Amino acid sequence: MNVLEKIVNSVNSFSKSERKVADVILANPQTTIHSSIAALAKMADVSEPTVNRFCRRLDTKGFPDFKLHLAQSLANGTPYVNRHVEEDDGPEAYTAKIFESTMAALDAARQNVDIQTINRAVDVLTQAKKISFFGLGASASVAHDAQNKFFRFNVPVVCFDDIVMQRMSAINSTEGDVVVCISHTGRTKNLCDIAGIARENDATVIGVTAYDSPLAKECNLVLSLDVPEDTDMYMPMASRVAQLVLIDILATGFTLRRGTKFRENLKKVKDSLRGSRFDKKDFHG
Amino acid sequence: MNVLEKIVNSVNSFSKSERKVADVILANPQTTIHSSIAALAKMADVSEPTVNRFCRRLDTKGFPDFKLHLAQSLANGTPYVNRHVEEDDGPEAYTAKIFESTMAALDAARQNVDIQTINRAVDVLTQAKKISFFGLGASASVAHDAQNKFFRFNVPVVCFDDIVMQRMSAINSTEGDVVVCISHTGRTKNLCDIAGIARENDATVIGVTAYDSPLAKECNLVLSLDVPEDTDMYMPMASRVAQLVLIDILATGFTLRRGTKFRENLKKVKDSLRGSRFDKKDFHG
DNA sequence: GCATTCGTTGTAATTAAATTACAAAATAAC
DNA sequence: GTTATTTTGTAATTTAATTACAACGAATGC
Repeated sequence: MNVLEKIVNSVNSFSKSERKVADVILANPQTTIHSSIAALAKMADVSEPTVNRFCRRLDTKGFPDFKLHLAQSLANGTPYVNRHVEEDDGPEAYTAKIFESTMAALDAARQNVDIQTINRAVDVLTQAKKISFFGLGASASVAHDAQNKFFRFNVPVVCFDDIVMQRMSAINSTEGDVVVCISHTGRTKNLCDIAGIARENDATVIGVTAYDSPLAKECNLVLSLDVPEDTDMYMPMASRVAQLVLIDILATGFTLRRGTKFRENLKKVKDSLRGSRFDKKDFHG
Repeated sequence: MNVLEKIVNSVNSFSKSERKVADVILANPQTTIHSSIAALAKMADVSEPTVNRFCRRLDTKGFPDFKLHLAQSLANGTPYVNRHVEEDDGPEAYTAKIFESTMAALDAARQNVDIQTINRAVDVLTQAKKISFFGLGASASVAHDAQNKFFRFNVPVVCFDDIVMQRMSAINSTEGDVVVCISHTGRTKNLCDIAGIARENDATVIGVTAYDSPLAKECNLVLSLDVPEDTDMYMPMASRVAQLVLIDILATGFTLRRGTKFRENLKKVKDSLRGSRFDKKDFHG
């Protein structure tokens, strides 16, 4: 818990003078970190030792240490905490909350993701004869996105969101093929089947799914994200964003592994889109 | 720019002793903020005034002020800055960079997005007879994702990533229909056409696109995100994540507008998926 | 090659800041 | 109403940071 929150929470346990100090600090935290104990004492209209005692009460070593903690609290503008959307939130509130909880989820994912496995997944992908992305429901759009990325690399890529097509594709896979199965829960029966079929046919199966799930058991490599899904809205939100970022990471690893010359290729792909677009200079406001 | 970065950047302009100080600080920044100037001087094997001069060189008022700045730099673990992926980055480096630049992009989007317009978009969507999501290329998967979300609301939703289907759908639209066109650049010709056709047929057109783009001109409402796309990799990454979060926000606004009873409906949709999944308790590691 | 100068670093003195010890006031308990 | 306890402030002390100045070293000019 950061110091600012701590002050707010323990405001009741403060004495009269300590409360004066708390008020001044909460009102101008930015000023506080640049003030001396004397200046702050004057602002709060208390004595210097009172300020010092206030700092100690908050488990800091003294005033300078307190300022350090305060500076750290203030550093993260708004901390990215998983704030839940409430029934009576206005547009401003729910917009902020969704942005923040998504960022919090990404932060959590970043800390949980296993770099080793990412590296091995990139290995496998760069050596793949063919790459298939399979997802169902919300994960289908992640699979589509992955296809859109890897397609640019000029490797055979397919993507199916249809279980019949997925199944046929999985049956036809052979050694050297890579199948990426995407599922947040890892408990979608059909997708587990597909993963199993693909493995039986010697394809390498990468799961973008929860560690320790039925799907994970069917995979050669498991990329787990461990994002706490907010079930408030009854739809996958943050988890799917994290999956997309993971795809971005795999794609980036892929291009880096391929070296500079390959990157020039990518530029060509991007440039090829130019014909389908209005030129920047053709369009004037 | 934060102090840590500043130290790294100006390492060349340091004198021999100042460099010693810089090394010690960079090696143990966490220790530094809890040390006195004397302790740090001893660690770096220099005199106290040298440390003080070092602090001044970094545009701080002195040692205590420097510690404050350092504490703030350290507060957000690593701050979310748009760090670019380099040619020789290892898995650890590029993974961290992509997570962080995505978070930085979301942070930027959060600050730029216009709440008023979001609110009006939610208005329009809740009153729609039919909702269509159109996107091409990378934006197609965003459109799919939107469909997956809004489909749960039991409103007529369609999504096409095929320009012929999009065109036919746009021509058939009527008053009360809402067409959402998704494009990061807003310069995709085909999509501009679609938006124009939809408007001619009295549909309300919402653009999830760059403000002041050709597509924006064709729309009734423009939801602009202004995410600085990192062109390093020649593919859309952060921009598309921001678009998805925006869709999440619209979907959330939609459900909130519909009230509590509607939310119970959503739960039903989610529960309906249970049959297609392995039960949590059925599966034991 | 030596002297001068400028930049760098350290020592010692000074100043400023924070903390402690103690006393007075206020509050609560008996 | 007196006593105990908590709270607060004053003054002394200690600690930390800064300044002023001197010494050293490297670079430049003669």
